[in-house]
Amino acid sequence: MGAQLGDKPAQTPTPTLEMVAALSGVSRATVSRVVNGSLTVTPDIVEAVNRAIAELNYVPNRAARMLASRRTQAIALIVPESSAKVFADPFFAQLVQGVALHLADTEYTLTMLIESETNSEKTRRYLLGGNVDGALVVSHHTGDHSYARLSGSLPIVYGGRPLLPDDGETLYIDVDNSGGAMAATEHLIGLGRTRIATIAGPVDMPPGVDRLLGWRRAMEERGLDDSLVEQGDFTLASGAEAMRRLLERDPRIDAVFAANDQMAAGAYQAIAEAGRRVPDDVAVVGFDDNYFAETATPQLTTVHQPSVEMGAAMAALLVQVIEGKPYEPHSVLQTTLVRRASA
Amino acid sequence: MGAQLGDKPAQTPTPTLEMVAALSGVSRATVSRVVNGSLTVTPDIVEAVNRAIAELNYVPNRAARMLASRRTQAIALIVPESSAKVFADPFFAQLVQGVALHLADTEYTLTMLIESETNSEKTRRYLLGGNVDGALVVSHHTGDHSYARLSGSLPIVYGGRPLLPDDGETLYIDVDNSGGAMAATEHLIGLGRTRIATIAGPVDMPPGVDRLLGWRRAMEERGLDDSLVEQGDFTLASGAEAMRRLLERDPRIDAVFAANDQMAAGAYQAIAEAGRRVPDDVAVVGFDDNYFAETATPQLTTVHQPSVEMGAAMAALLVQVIEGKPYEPHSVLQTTLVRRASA
DNA sequence: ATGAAAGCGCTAACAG
DNA sequence: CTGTTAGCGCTTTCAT
Repeated sequence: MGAQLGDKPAQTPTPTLEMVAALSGVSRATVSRVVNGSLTVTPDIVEAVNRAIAELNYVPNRAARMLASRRTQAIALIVPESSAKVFADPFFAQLVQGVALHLADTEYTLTMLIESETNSEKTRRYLLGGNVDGALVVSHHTGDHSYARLSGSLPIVYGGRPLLPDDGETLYIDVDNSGGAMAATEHLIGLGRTRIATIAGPVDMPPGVDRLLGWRRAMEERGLDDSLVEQGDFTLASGAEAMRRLLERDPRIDAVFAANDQMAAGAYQAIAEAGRRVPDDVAVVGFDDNYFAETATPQLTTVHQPSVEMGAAMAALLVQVIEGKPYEPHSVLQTTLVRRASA
Repeated sequence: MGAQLGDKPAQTPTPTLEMVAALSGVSRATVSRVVNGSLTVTPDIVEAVNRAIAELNYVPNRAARMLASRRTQAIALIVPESSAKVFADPFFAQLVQGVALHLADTEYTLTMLIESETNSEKTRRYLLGGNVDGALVVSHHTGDHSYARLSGSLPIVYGGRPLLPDDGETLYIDVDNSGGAMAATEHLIGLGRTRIATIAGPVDMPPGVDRLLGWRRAMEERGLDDSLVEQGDFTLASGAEAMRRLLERDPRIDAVFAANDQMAAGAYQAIAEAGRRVPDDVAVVGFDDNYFAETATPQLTTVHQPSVEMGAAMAALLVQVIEGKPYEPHSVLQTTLVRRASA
């Protein structure tokens, strides 16, 4: 087992731009132009240079490029540690996937930064140190846009709207939380349910607020009682407890809209404990459309949240801003109701 | 809604090392020494320099540093696109989390690269272009270590053992798949079950092979029949089908070990279809310990795989290698049986 | 359209 | 222990 540090094999000297210039018989400046796709280079020369590049297997040195051009071609993805723990949250995984996939087709590179209390200064320095051209902040449920202070010096795109009404220039991509919640509730109403409760998320998180709003709006529109609200914190356990309280308040509840799938899963438990069945006695609709929804028994009807698309949209917006192209400071992605067996 | 590209506010000139030198009355070299924690600097000077740094809010420029020192302080995390799609796989998310968390405490930065067919050359160039000091490859189930060609020029640590017996110098962190499978099977045996089947994974994936091996070993040790094997491909659907075949071959099966939780979930379905119950009629044990296990009904007894730790171990090993410290080329992380309701 | 020259901000011998 | 001196590899005016 016990090998020690490998003897680095003699490294072929990394080809430099200078070597390419020599081989193709032009100046370094010209090679640089070719590499950067300048249009003012004679086709013949372009070809000659490209041949030399291929022959030498030349790869431009990113650091040198960054240093000389003062552009980094890199984007930071900041994940608050609290969220990192919830990294298990499929939402993140998918969002990151969307970001990464989008960026894979560009010249940008993705640097992941986990920010914790102990290294927040490090993160800040990193961002300010000219290491990236912009940053993406995924805060998921918490609408904390405290990086705002940096946004003067660096473009930042957030996932999810800010908690506080913003100045209109904060960049973010959000999903239509209230619209999704309304659709979910209307679906329940359409099923003929009338005593519809909701397990809401925390009021200090935009999705919590917006989803509750959507439910309420739908209920009001039909003139239904919108008082059956209990709060959870987006965890399964909190969903179960909220559902128990709900059932205690009104045992005749015939439907419930949970602000996320985990809480809906918790609701399942509470409903079962109460000796009632989903969906016959209580119809359930969740929000997110993640594993919980697909693997629950019965499978959960829920509001699909386009997380991959959200990641892609965030990345796209940031690149847009970085490159000085016109952009919309924020947009809202549509959600769709996915019908399964629970409602 | 329609704002246009923000007018960049007048940027305070980024402080340079030179400015710090001027302010503190020493040479740039000395400032550099202080910044890099050289021990050969007079305390008084160190303090003076640090004061100047604080005052100017100086942050070293990473690009310049990389260029001059030829070290990048960056690590690439390569995710094959096929896996990226399965990014939804909690295993990945957790592994990435482990990597990121470990790196957060070091001076290294994490760059995520999604490799697809269309950009594999780009990835290769990136790695070879001196952009990172090393790379982490997560291939999960497929033991594909095809980046081996690069490992001459760049240290690479894999997650999971290679499919083919390696030269002994491939760097990887694996989990004890066979040991976990054995433990799972022994648990089933301990429950008094005797007709124990297994839903194996593909034979071209190390975890598939190793988990089957573990099951077989446990069965042989007790002199039990080890012929009840059906293969799946780690998906839920394949698990359901395998279980149906198994039940058809021998309806009296009283336990099954599935090579992962998703397939175990599939087995649940097939068992229910056959009018049998878990765990009364058929005890089930899975492998992975992810959402599927926790949210299944009844909750799944399974083998816990330390994915976060695996990510951290991979990162730690790579850093070790990069920094020229002694290291073990590969290690195997322990798995633990998590008892729940299915067995 | 191309080349020459001057750095980008930092580190790393090498002196002293 | 500290300062001097060269670059690291590339981009970018400015001439030509």
